Parts: sequence; C-alpha cells; structure tokens
Amino acid sequence: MTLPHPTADQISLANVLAVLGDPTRLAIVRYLASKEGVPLNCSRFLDFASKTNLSYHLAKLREAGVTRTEAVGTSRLITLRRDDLDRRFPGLLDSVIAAAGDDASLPAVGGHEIEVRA
Amino acid sequence: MTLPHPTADQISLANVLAVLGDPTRLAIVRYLASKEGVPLNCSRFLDFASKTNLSYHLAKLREAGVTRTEAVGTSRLITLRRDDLDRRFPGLLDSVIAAAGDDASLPAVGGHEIEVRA
DNA sequence: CCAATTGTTCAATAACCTTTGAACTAAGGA
DNA sequence: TCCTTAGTTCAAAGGTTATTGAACAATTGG
Repeated sequence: MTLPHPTADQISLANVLAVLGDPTRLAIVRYLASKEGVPLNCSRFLDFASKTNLSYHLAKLREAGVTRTEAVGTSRLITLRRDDLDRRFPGLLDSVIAAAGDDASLPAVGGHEIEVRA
Repeated sequence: MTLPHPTADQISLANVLAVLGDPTRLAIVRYLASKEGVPLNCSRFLDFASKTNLSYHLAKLREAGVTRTEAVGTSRLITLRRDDLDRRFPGLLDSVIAAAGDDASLPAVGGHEIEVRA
C-alpha cells in the first residue's frame, strides 16, 4: 500500500457523507459494492467519468477513507473499506448502498464481463 | 406549510448525503433527532451558526427533503422528515444520527431548558 | 530498447458553497 | 401606533469543487 490512507479513526462522518454526496462517486461506490471482494482497477469505472476525472474522484474516496487503493504494477486496485466503515459507522454503508441501488437517477451498474486477473 | 418542500419521491440520495456532509447541518440534524417529535424554531440552533447563516443552512435541509418547515406566526417550526426519509432510504437516517452521536468532532447537543410553547 | 498501457499531475475554468453585515418583511404585544 | 421579535433576502467576498486537455511517470510486453 503506497498511497496515503486515513486510519480508521481518522475517518470523519461529515467528510464521508460529503464525499458520497456526489453522483459520480456514489456510482463508483455502488459498483464496488456490487463486486465486493473483488479489487477493481480504475479502468472499470470509465463509464462514470473520464480517466483524469476518475483519478480525482478516486483520490477523494481514498482520502475520505471510503476506499482502499493498492498499487500493483501500473494498476491501482480499489476496494471498499467495509470493515473500517462498519466499525466506525454501523449500518451506514449498507443503507447508502441499498438506497443507491433503488435510485433511478444514478447510472445502472453495468456488467463488464472480465474481472481483474489475479 | 407555506415554504416549498420536495415530495417524498423527489428526494435524492446524493443530495441528502451532500447536504448532511456539512458539520453545521449535521449538528442541526443531530439536535433535531435528540428532540424528535418536538418542532423547534430557528433560534434553537443559534449555537451552531449565526441567524443569517442558519437561514441558509435550514433552507438547504428543507430543499433536500431532510426537514419540514412550517410557518407559524413569525416563527418557523422545524421537524425531521423521518417518515419520508425512512420510507425512501431505510436505515440511513438512523445510522447517520447514531454515527453523529459518536463523533467527537461535532459540537455536543446542548440542553436548552425551554421547549417551544404550544 | 521501443511502444503500449495505466494512471497521475498540472493549470485553467466555471460553477457552486459558505459566511458576513446591512437592509428588509411580517406578526405580536404594550 | 410603535416597538420588538423572528426570520428572510441581498450583494459581496473568499473558498472549494468538478471537469477538461496536455503533459508526464512508471510498468510491462514484444
């Protein structure tokens, strides 16, 4: 893990909410949740924003403590920090994901066929 | 009810999260939750911001569908839209309020002694 | 080594957010 | 009627956010 992440207790509720309060980032988180356990690289999110813009949004998610980003080769493997978020804010992530799943204003979670190769 | 409110299904998740992602508004919501059932007027929130600024934040909360504001005389009576929020985003409000209660970075919920007179 | 792939950084821009004080409206009481 | 109380509106300032394209760095495969 090369990139800077907050520790679990540095994660602030207001910050997490603010970061999730953006449609692009909410779509990213929903997509991560739909593939939970599988680390996804940035290119998996290109439906939601341009490459440059993804770099920005993924950094916001990481800095807020919502995601963990691991550098592997030229890739960044991204996962939800479910354990830390659940410990810190029980039930929050689940209710956000469930609500996002019902939200028609968000782009649908697409089905790329190829997962990241381990 | 004079002031404009979104209907329950106009309430957007991203917007609710964005609006709650501000420490002042989070403190207001937490305070409302701590007195749930009791309509509070604006002056009850003067610990959190100036009068002018409260007007701004309370409008944001109302426009996002988080609170309901009723004009009574020169007062505005403010309540949480728990029913609508729970129907739309089950569990969200409770987990936010619970998390906010544990968050040391937010101002404590103070105990004014006098409730609004019915 | 060369080229392609992955993603970051930078500067610029436009939009939006928060906060302020001064001026305002509207209702209620003396 | 006059004053007070409760909140709103306005314009301005300063800050942050989201988005873009061009340029960059780093790893990997041929």
